[in-house]
Amino acid sequence: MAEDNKEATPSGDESVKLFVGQVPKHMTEAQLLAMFQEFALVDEVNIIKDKTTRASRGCCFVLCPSRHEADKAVSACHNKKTLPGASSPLQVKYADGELERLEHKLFVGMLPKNVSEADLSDLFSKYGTIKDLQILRGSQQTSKGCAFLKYETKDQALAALETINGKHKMEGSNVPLVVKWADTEKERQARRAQKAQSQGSNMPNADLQHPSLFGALPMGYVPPYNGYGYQGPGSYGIMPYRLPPMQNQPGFHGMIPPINQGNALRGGIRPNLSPNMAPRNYGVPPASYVGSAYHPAVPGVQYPMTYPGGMMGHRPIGGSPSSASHQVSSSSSPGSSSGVTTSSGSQVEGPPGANLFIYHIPQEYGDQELANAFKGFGNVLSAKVFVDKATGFSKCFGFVSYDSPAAAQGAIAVMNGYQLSGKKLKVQLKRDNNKQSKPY
DNA sequence: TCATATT
Repeated sequence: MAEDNKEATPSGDESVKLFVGQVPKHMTEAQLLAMFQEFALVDEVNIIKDKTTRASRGCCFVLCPSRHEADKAVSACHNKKTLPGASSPLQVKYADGELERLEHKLFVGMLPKNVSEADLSDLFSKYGTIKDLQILRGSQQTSKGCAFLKYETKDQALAALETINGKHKMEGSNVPLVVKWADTEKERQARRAQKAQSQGSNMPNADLQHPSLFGALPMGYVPPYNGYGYQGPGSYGIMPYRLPPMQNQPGFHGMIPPINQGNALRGGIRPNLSPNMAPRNYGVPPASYVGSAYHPAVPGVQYPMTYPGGMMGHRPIGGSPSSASHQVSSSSSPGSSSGVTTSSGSQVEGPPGANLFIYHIPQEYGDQELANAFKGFGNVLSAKVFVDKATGFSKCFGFVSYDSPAAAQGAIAVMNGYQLSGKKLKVQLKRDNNKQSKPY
């Protein structure tokens, strides 16, 4: 079987990394390797572990020598096999960035507005076979001055990048083209998130957006080509084209503290400050008044309705004068011991019937705020608000775990339907799916 | 609208 049919892909950079979810935490890399090798050629398995505890996070990477082998593994396993101990079938997909990396996709910027696909093709086809080419256009078909371009191989893309980037001026232009590796999906999301952060619009209150401060933000400097190449195992080598992320750019860091400071000075977000300590409330009634006006008969709820300067992050939560003063983080209360499954890892789950699912949590709430709102009914083991990975914004639902079902019932009785801000909370027992119920 | 996670 002479298989000397060498493709036009010389270098051995065709290996593919797969991400695998729903991997039981007790499995070893060797076990996983053996398992996947039943379906495809696999070079390596790497379990993804918690940075500090080194415990498995329930997922792993699988390295395949080729796209073909990777695809075999995906089609044989994705949603098709459930490993012993897992609650749902394996999730097998290309790892973040793999597709982009395999597409040899370039971003081209600084195009003259009147350049055509054909013009670009003429220039770039000198370095290889163009598989795909598109100029980004607006609503009236007007060029946005940039394009995406896919080559057949990495070497071709690299040749074009190195030859053209910053060196080649197109006819009628006095600035050179910019050629970069296209952003991965992840990088695009990161940029979106950061944009949302810095603009801070759709936040319920805008009084923190001090115009003079914002005028100094490097907002005009958002290069669309701010990408970097993937640096995979033994593939691309050093990428000198990477720009630093926005947060690290000069001027940006310096902006944050003044803004937060301004926030803190507005006061009003800390209801337990004595009135004479809170400088000015800007229309927010004193804490005691807020409490009685808006939270009649709700124990443990003692923040104001509004966040006069509330960014989403965390606001300081001082010691509270509440009678029920359970805190979340320092959860080692010596009294309560049994029944609590402190399973390996992060979020603590309470005994059956003690875990709540909460929907319509106010957008600006984080874990702390959620815990605070629910601490009046018992010992809060954990409180988690889910957050969109891309934008960093709350998904407005989350979980609260108590150490007793009674506490959970109390919370449901009082908090379900309760209007925290805008919508009514939906508070119910968390669905209790798995739990290795072993019917003999 | 129920713990899905990218070394």
